[in-house]
Order: sequence, then structure tokens, then C-alpha cells
Amino acid sequence: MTAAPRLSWTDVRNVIRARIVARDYALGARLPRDEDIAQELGCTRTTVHRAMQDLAAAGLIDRKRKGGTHVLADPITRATIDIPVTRSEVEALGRAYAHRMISTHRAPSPAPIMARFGAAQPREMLQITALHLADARPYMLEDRWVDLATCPEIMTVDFAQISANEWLVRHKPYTRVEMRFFAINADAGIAAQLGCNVGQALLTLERTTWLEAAPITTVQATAAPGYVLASKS
Amino acid sequence: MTAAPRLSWTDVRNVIRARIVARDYALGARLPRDEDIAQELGCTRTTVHRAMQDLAAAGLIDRKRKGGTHVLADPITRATIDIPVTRSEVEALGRAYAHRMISTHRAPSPAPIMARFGAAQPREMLQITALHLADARPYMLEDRWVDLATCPEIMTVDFAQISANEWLVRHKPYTRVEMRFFAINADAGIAAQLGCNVGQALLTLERTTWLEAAPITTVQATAAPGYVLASKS
DNA sequence: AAGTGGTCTAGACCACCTT
DNA sequence: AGGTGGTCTAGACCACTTG
Repeated sequence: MTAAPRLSWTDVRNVIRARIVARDYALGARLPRDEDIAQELGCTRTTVHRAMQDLAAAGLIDRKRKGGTHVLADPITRATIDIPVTRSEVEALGRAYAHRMISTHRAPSPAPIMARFGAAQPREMLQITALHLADARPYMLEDRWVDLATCPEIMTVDFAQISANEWLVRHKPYTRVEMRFFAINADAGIAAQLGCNVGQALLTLERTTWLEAAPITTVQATAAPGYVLASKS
Repeated sequence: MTAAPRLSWTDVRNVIRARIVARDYALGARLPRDEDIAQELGCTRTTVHRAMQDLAAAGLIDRKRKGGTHVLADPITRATIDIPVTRSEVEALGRAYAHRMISTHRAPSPAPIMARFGAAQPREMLQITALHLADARPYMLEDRWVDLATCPEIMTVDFAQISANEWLVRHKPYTRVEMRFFAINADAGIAAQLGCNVGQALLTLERTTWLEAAPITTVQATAAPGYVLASKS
């Protein structure tokens, strides 16, 4: 007889996932303890744990100490989206990148901007409007607010040399980010900047970042018509 | 002297992340080997590995055998989005859910649908159009195609009882999913169904699923005005 | 060819949560 | 109070990838 091949954690994950998919473990059902599965499959609990961790990250199961492991009763679809620096995104498309600063304006944050940060009081900020171009055509319009308390250096940046987007990503790492996606109709100002018709439906990405509790920047990036955001593999 | 507290992998992750954030490890720079970090911090390589795994999942570093661990030269923002069953989504908002089947139509898949699946040949499918309602008001409009070879049971489902969305999620698990998000202007048909003006900007979620290599379903879900898709914490 | 991350085992203890 | 997942250690071997 041949020796049983040793199971890798991906093997274990595939077995468990197959059982979930086949409804051998029903929606909402409780799975056996890691240790029992380990014994059944002939590996250690550590290996089962690693497999379960992956299934939990994928949103298939829910694990609780003492409560055990359950198949999610309400399955969800979980998608991961990568947003690169706009320059890289354009260049990855094989198009020539350029950017154009439109305006800067120093002011206390208005209420909608405060709301994005969850701030109770207005904060001194720099508003930056800029346009990203691909092959010299409008690609994305940025309306950005940068917190001057957290990021005073932004006042010294030459936006003719580098976009605020790229400068911030390179010099102001964040520890927390929130993103929102929605559709808007182009108003006259946006239409003029993006070179599209008024009323055109546009995808908007709103991104807000913090360094620990300190606000860094919030940006509303409105893409030119035809923009599609795709999930990672 | 007091004993040094034992480090958990989250501690290690926080230390490494702090160094990346502070640019102690520059963009693109190579980090020390796991084992050296383990020795420096006083834990085992396993613990460092677990921390690194988390940072890699977050999109901060890139790891390669022999190549070592590098800080990503082009930082990316990685967002995770959970899409529940529409019924759960509506109920989580504290609104009453209902759905209305609009039409079904059996036909070979047209070219755009084939393209979503990456199929070379047309396949026999069932097209289902349906409307999800929240508090009796239009919430989301679905244009769905279900592969009849993979999922013949769909013909027997009573869509007055359960939406195709919910039935599929409960009975047809998938192993692969692709999602795309974009904005469209409401045409006359969509505007009539969603009760909005023609030309209104609407967010559309396109979702395609497979069981291994076999196509299951693809859906274009167009949300009512005001819909916002938010990333998970 | 050799260095580095990836994984597995075996055992122990911890921490959270349900009962 | 006890059961379950979460984590750490220590050591070994493996597999990928680069030089």
C-alpha cells in the first residue's frame, strides 16, 4: 500500500468548500470542531485552522469561540477592489498620463466634508481641484480636501510637478480608509472639465483616509464616461 | 526586572506597518528576512509570517520566495465590498422587502452575455427581469441570464414566491465571481420600472458567477437613484 | 545552487463566548 | 463553567525564484 499524501491547507479548504457548495453542510449549519475535521482528514488542527481562516475571509463561514463554525445563513458576495494611483492606472492601460491642476483654495471644511471625516468641528483645509488625463483626454476629475493640521507640507508642493493624488500616496500613508461608489449626472462644471455632455451619467469614487484618528484627505473622483470599476480576479 | 510580554502577530504587524508608514522601510525597499525580524522582535518566524501575511493581504507588501519581502513601490488602496442578497440588504435598512417578476424569456445567449462568461458559443439561457422593492418603492432592477445547462432547475422555480436572486444564492453556490461597477443614464424602460426620470444617473452592478468552469448566471443590477456602495470598514 | 517564504506537525496555553 | 477557536513555540521539510 502507498502512503497517504499529506494534506495541505488548500486541500482541506477545497474539501470543506466543496461540502458547503454541495450543501452537505447546509446554510446556517454548524460545522464540526476543527479538531474533529483534522482527525477525519488526517492532519493537524493548525492546518484545518488555516483552511477555515481562508473560508472566513472569503465570507463563506463565520467563526466564534465556543460558538463554533457556521455556514453563513445569508450568503454574501465579497469583492475586492484595488485602486492604484491614477498615474499607474492610466499607464497600465498603455495610455500617456498627464495631470492638470485646476485650482487650490484654503478654507475651513464645509459641513459635507466634516461629515465624511466624522468631525464635529470645521478644520482648516486645502481644497484642490485637478484633472487627470489619458492620452491628453480627460480621464478623471478630482475634488480633494487635505487637512492642513495633519498635512501642512501640502502647501509647499508644486502641483505642476506632481499631482496631489500621487504626492499624498507617496508621502502620507494612511492607516484607515473608507470608500463609497455612486453615480452622478454631470453638471455644467463637470461636463466642461471632462468634455462630456451635461447630464451624462458618471461613476464617482469617494475616498477618505486617516492616519490613526487624524484626518488626512478626502477626495471625490469623478471618472470620464465609460469608466468601469472591476473586482480583482 | 519584568519579563518581556510575549508578542502577538498583530503586535508584529503593527510594528512593521508603522515602519512602512513612517517610511523606515521606503517604498519598494526590501525588508529583512522573516527570521531576522523574528530574532529582532523576540518571537518565532511563524508569528512574523502571520503578520506578513496580513500586510500582504492588505496590499502593503509583496512577498516572493527567494526574492524576499518588498514594500509595494506603487501603493494601492484595497477595498472590500460585501454584496448581500437584495432581500437582506433591504431588510438591514429597516425597510420592507418585496420583489416583482417582470418577464422571463428563454433564448440563446446574445453576444454581450457570451462575452461576460467568456463563452465562444451561444448557450441556452433563461432571461429574467425583476424588480426589488423597499417599502413598496423600486429599489433595484435586475436583468439576469441563467444558464440552463448548468441550472435546469430554474425553469421550475415560482418567481412569485422567491426572487431569482435569492433562489440562486440559496441553491446554486458558485466558486468564481466577477463584478463590475459603472454608471448609466436611465433609458425610458429603466426609468419606467424604477420610477425615475429618463437620463437619471444610476449605479449598475454587473455580477457573473461560475461553478468551476460552468457558467451559472450573470446579472446587471441597476439601483434606484441615491444608491451608494460602501466598502467594508 | 542557494536563499527565502510557505507549510506541516505536535503540543501547550489563552481568550472569548455561549450555556 | 466549559467548550471552541485563536495563537505561540520549536523544529523540520518543501517549493519557488532568483542569481
